[in-house]
Amino acid sequence: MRVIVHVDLDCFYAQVEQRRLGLDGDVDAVAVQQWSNLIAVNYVARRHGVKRGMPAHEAQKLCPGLRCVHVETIGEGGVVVEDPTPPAPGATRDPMVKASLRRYRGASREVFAALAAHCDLVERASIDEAFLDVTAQSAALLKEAQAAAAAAGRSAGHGDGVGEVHSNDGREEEGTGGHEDGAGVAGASGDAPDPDGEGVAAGQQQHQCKPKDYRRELDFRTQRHSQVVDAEHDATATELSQSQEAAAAAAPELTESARLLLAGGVVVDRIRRAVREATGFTVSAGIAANRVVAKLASARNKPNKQTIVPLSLQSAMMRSIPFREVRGFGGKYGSALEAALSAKDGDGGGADVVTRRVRNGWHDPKAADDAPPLTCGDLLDVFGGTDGTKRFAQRCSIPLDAATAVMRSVAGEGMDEVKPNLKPKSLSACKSAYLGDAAMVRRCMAVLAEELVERMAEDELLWRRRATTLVVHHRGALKKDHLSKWKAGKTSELTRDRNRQCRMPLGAEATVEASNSQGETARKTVRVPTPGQIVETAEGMLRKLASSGGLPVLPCTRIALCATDLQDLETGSASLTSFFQAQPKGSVNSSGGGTSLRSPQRKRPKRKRGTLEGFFGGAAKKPAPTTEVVGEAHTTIEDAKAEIPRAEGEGQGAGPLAGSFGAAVTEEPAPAPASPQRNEMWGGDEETDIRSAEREGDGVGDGHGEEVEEGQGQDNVIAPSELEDKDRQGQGVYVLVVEDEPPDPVVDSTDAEVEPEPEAAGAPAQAPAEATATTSLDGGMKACPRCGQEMPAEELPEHEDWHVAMDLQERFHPGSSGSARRAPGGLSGIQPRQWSKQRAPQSKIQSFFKR
DNA sequence: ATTTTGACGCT
DNA sequence: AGCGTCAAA
Repeated sequence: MRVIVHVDLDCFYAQVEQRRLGLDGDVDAVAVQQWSNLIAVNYVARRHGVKRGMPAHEAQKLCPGLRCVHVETIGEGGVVVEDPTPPAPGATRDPMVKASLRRYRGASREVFAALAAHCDLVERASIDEAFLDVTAQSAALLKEAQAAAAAAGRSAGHGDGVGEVHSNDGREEEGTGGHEDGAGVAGASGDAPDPDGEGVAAGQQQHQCKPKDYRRELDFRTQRHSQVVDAEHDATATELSQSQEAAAAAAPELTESARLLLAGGVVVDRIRRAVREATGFTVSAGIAANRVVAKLASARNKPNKQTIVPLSLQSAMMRSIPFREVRGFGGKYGSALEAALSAKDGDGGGADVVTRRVRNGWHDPKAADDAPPLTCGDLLDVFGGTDGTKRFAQRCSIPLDAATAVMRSVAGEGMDEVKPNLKPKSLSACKSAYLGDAAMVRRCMAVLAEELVERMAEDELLWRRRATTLVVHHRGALKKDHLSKWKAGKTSELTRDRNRQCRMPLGAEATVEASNSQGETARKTVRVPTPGQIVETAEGMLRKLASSGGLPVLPCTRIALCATDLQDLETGSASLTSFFQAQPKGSVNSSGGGTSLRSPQRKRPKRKRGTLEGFFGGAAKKPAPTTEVVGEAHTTIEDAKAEIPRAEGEGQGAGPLAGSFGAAVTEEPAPAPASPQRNEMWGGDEETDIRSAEREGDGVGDGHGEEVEEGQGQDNVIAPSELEDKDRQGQGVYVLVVEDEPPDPVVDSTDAEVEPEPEAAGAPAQAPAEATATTSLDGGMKACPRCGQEMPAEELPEHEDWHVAMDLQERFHPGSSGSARRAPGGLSGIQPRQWSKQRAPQSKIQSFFKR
């Protein structure tokens, strides 16, 4: 059996704001607001009835003391507002200002760093959720505790220890008094076809709830099926932990699995403390034998509590859970299943389902509103077994294997492993707003692109990987004359989400320098597209959308830019190779575009000092000559692209064809293209289309930064923006320098990796620095020059990257990660992994700062 | 006027 | 490749 943990930050965004603003989550009512609505609510506010999704002004009425904190915003020109004044209710929002969750992503990284420091098997499930596999630690702890118990000559004897364990939580008294300690007894409760899961105690089959009380009743019962540990950092908790450990070791009536889970509870309690110590955030957790149960358990007792579900109680707990609460069944699929199953006229079990629900407290099956939730137990009772599963499949018209999977899930038997991963798999920036014309779309996309580029740079610094695909999402909008032009039933077509993807423009090198308050400087090179390149490429995708599907692109209500297919920039060459192979041919040529990834050949940039815009906004005024290596690579790609058959379709060569295709697909009202040549009109309506750069046959490409002439005199052509002006300068190296940075020639020791500066382009330059780092694979521990931290030598480069990334983050967003609070040196509060000397070699993926 | 994210499965 | 669904703050 494994010990699986689901970790869940309590009202995460609210906690982040509490920490930032010095609010007390136990006293102050706090909510996080995005435009007019609340997206996170702390527990004090919840007690006043404030709920997620609620309009802020309503919440204020419920809870006059409520502190609503608006999320950060980003506007045109990359203007970040850290504490925006929330818009007045009913006010029109600026379509060029987007909400940004950057602050929470940063906090999330802190949390995951802390988790990873204490557990090798951490899987990121969302910005604030993780699955952990703590089997090994739990087993070790158990063994230790048992050895200690044996040494102490303590003969087991008493089961009281277990009782102590859950006597902690006052609400538990009822649940703990009875049989629950008898984890061993649970077989009985598990087997009983008893929806209550009351188990052994006198046949409680007929345990009846009063109408409307079922929900509470379920909660109550669920608590009885688990053990709750309060993680307040007080003596009680410590005692608790010890008694739990002792109980795990000593209680003879516990099965081995129960002991192991109890030990897991101790491990998790420690991890939660560590997270709180490192970040200040409280965490809830569920501990069970598999992910499904752990996830349900973590939600059982919040905030700041952990819930253990012993194997012996697992089945009973699952039975009591409304099946819509099981992951995957909360949406349409779940409700469809529930509806199919509950139709009482049906055969094959429907009547039984209704019967079950009546027993659950449904007094009037006609009053659908009053229906108690269908529990997993109901499903198991009616559709359990091979036979039942077949009926289930038939009744719901789903394949048998799907039905089998459902039944497994509701039985709490999901055995999926925890797959270690700390990194997001894609980066996206989106904005919902009514965008009526092409100029608006363009400006909005520029804002999105700025953010995306910043995050791509950050991602490369943190994880050494690079996005190779750009996806543009689009949601249409209704316009008045559309209502007349489109059939009523078809209007939803107009608001459909659609998307197109293409290769991410390769972009230019950007050298990032950062220094901390001690005057230490570090430098890294990343390669990200410019915002302008992204915008151009994205516009190509919108044209592609316009020319297929027969739907207008304008107006629209939502645009998203998404960077996906993040490829590792691996030194090992396997993934590096594949990265280049994934590039259009020509980029792996002698120009050195390839090797420059790792060991950039560049001269000292002539740089424009200082500004943030200098880094993220675009190129330096004057590209240094050597940067043309990059420029070459870029050009090469363009050339190569020209040779490639138009796999991407409508973009270029397929234009005319696509145009006619679009026209053919277009339903009745779509106007035929005005001219045989490519006529990708965004709006489908003449007055709103965009035709920039269409005149030449190649104007409609998929972007990739081609230097398209602007302002062709078309009425709706967008004037070049500043952004473009900068981009136009192309492939410069841009540098962020801090004020007191030493003069150019200074070479830092921390800088070794990018510093060697081999002048020869295309030199095999297999990163000398890297080599030195990796040659010492067996060289044991090394100390970081920045912080003195000891670690395996091969981890050093990665660790230094981390410093750079943190410096950068601090530079751009001072105090964003709470550094002031915990890291007086000025570095971010995110701490690198703590290395212990005896640490066993770890697989790469498990190491947090390893990509 | 629920927005902004992210993952994954189906075809 | 593109679409749809699910989920979380």
